[in-house]
Amino acid sequence: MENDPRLSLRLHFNKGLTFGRGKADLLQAIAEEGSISAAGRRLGMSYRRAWALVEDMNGHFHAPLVDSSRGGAKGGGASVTELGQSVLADYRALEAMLRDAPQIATLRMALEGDISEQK
Amino acid sequence: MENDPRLSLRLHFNKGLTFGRGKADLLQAIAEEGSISAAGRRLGMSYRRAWALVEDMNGHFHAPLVDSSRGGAKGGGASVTELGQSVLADYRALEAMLRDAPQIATLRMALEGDISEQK
DNA sequence: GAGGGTTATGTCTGCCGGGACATAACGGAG
DNA sequence: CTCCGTTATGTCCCGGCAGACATAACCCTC
Repeated sequence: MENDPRLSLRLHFNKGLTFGRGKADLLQAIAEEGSISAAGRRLGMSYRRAWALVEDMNGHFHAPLVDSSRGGAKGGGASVTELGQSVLADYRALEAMLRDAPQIATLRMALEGDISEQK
Repeated sequence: MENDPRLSLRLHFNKGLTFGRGKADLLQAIAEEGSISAAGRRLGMSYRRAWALVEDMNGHFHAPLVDSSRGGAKGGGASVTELGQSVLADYRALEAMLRDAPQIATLRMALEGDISEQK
């Protein structure tokens, strides 16, 4: 991803759902690839895991974030629903808001060995 | 803690450090109790774990967040350094900023069974 | 000096999350 | 009808993390 690897955000919600970079990137990759397995390959994770994450997301929201249908050769595949795109956009916005927050800069400066890499 | 249990924030930094509610609450409890073990008791975690978290924090920042000295009966104990208080304040500020973000409200509404509990 | 509360550290075990592997069911292309 | 790529699901196993237990060193109060 083109995102800053030095900082990532994970949200913990009430019902055991955690939403972080992993699910966000997966959602984005599915939207761009049109397939769960292709997205998984691109992100270097097994299809098993990618599907598990999708199932988790779909189960915790009141409507699925990812629609999917079986069959290969352009037959089946997966797509991100409106809700899914909305969730993804919200997460990215929060990520950006956080990244630009002054407190993050303060914390970074207090970290060990983080001074060197702001060339 | 008096904080909203339905949402929590975890920051992932570059060098394997993760800072979330656990460490933040611990830091705050140490500041208020003046002792690692007392803080651990209050939060319902073992001293072993509390100390491990402190060690992790102190190791990842360029200066310790918690000062400690041995001995009981008001002899030793632990206190949160200026840096520690600053880090804690920064985290609380980010938490608040996040909690009040409109995207969080949007996400909450999309979650399963989250509508009922806003009495 | 005895006792209690504290920091600091070692070790063991159980659990569970994730990775690896396997398989079924399906659908379009050719 | 065959083949390929996909969704969907089951099972096994291993590593790492968390909790439980144990101990040492320390320091103040009484």
